[in-house]
Amino acid sequence: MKKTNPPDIIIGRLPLYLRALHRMADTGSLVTSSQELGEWVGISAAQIRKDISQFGEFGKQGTGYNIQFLTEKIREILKIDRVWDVAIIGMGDIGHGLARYQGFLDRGFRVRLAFDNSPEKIGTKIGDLLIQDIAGMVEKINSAKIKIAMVAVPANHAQEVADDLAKTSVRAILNYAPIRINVSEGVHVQYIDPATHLQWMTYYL
Amino acid sequence: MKKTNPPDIIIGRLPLYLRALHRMADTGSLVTSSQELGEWVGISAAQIRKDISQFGEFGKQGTGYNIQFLTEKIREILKIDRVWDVAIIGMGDIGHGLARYQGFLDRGFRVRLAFDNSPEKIGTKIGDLLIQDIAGMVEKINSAKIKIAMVAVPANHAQEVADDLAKTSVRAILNYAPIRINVSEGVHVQYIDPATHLQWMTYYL
DNA sequence: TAGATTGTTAATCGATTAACAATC
DNA sequence: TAGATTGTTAATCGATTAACAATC
Repeated sequence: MKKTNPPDIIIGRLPLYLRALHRMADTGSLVTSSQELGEWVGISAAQIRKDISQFGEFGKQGTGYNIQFLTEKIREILKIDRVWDVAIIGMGDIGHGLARYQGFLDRGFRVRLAFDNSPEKIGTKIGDLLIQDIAGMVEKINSAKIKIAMVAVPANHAQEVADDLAKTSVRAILNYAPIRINVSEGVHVQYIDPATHLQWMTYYL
Repeated sequence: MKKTNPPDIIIGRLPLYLRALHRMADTGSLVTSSQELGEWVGISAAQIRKDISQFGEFGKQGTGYNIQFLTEKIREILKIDRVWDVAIIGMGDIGHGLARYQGFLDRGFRVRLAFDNSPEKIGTKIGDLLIQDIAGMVEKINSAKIKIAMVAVPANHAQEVADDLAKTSVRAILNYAPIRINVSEGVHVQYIDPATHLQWMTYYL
């Protein structure tokens, strides 16, 4: 039974469940339990059940969850039962790595556009992907109707890029620049910064 | 006044405060307030004050926080008032990107060792960094007494690498493989997986 | 039927926010 | 002194856990 909007923190756990379900399917399992799934992702069984029940009754008492069925449901909830086109802005080392990363396609994403401002890079290719002049970014993202961008430019250019993206169809930004960016209401931002993660762990060393 | 152990979630915010403080210092500011810092990182002023006060009385009523002093204190707390050597395991695209990433050094980290299992890569260099055979990893990490590793191998090898790292001095792992790894008590793991982050945001599209 | 496991409610725990005395 | 802002306490809010009736 659907309730009010599920909290953000639950949405954030769904991709982890999905990851575990994929691996379970790979081992040939057909069914799992909140107990088992919890062990795979390091979360209590009670929480797994509570999270999943936010979206419907996908399990069976006594039996557990059908892996394929639950996988499909979570993919629907997260809207990754389709392929999303993605643009990369900034083709330095990180951007390059993202462009070549093989892990996107089978998880719902395809890198469709890549931009940089360096004359040496513009016009070159990474696999099939052409690096284009960032000057034409707004127009090209709009005509491709792309909703997701990964920003991998230096920190001092990140806000500028974000401001340009505000003029496009982009509504989700994965920001690799180690700086917070301001975006308008309705645009979602996630941050990935290896140094920040490392600094978190040194506390415990 | 020191209290009981500060919760993990507070530790995780300290690197964000640090990032903002650095940028403030860049603009020439000498002093900030919980209000201003909060705006920079997107957190309430009350929470900023509460977080910081866990570790000492670093501010002055009526004035706020001295940026340089607070920066130093947070760096001490996080133990990044020194340089940590880091090893990269797996020199695919992600590993390459990490090895070349310029953002580590001024945030407390230096990439010291790199390993891969591919004969074509072993013996080649990235800048000054020699890619070494993963077969000798345990020994080399131990003799360099490295405490931090970044794992960028395919998902199906991540656990194996983690098991090998368990035989070394490594106590903190930043895992880029899209899979949860089991480690023994006292080893900390953080996960970075772009696809997981993207999947989180598609829910809101 | 007996055993297992869900979905859900109530209890607990922890984190965030609001408010304000202390004080620079 | 008056104004500003901290550090801290109390109140609120939200998330996690425990427990169990429902049911496959």
